[in-house]
Amino acid sequence: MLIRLDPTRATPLFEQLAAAVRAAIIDGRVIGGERLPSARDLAESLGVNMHTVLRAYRVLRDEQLIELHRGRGAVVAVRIGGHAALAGAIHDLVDEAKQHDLPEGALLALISQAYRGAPAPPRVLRTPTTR
Amino acid sequence: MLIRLDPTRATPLFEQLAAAVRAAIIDGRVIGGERLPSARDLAESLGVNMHTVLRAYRVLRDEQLIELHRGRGAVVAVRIGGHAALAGAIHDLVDEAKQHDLPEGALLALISQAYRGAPAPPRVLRTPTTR
DNA sequence: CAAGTTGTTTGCCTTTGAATAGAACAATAG
DNA sequence: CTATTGTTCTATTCAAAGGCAAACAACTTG
Repeated sequence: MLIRLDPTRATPLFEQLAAAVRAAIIDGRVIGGERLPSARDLAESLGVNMHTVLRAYRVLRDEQLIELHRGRGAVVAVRIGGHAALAGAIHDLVDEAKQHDLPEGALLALISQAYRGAPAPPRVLRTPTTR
Repeated sequence: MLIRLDPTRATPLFEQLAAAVRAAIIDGRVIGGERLPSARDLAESLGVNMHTVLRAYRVLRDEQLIELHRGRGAVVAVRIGGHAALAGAIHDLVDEAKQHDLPEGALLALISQAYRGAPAPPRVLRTPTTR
């Protein structure tokens, strides 16, 4: 998994790192159960502080994409999968937004609002015995 | 157009304000050509500084949602319309994300990445020895 | 058990950003 | 001309965020 951080960008290092790993997980480039490099190792190889890496890991843990354990390291959660539809939906939406010349910030703001304002759990019409 | 700002929220005031007006425009609650209150007036009625309002207006101007002219004030752009599809796409995506228990931050990060220029759906290829 | 590995916690410091304020200015409307 | 309204400039205050460092606690391994 190739990761390249740009300190000159406005987005924080830990966020760039989290985004890179997150994308890899969502896309399936890293499989569930796979172990990520230790924070210290990754930090050294990236030329950043260990805490910066750890913070990125913590972000992903809060998103339940990975698990963290002392002495064991960071492991990709196994429950991940089937995000293909989501990836597709994202792509479509971005296309639509670009067609309307809607800047990135505006799109993000709208989504953020929709996320908050949206009603209760959209009753799934799927099999009720999921999971 | 009712606007309510919450100073305790983490999101900046100018951003809250921009989001409120933006949503109103996208939803069609304010029509193209309609004039928004002057920065000074709106600032006073909201209990914030004029510069804060102007900053929000500037954000919307950069998104080409409104036009700003000295002596004339802020006017909603006329080229607005047909955002219904976009609003729908946003709603769908948010639903999908929530079904996957994907937190807001993660969704925003993914979209931000996709917007910049997402590398095409990378064929899953299982690196045998990812270091 | 002992030693090494790895995430966790706490604290500190620097920088950035938001919000405010005041003032002078320039284009527009009436 | 006069009033309105956005623009620009400078400045200050305050809180949050980012990044870093050292000591610590849980886990793994031999």
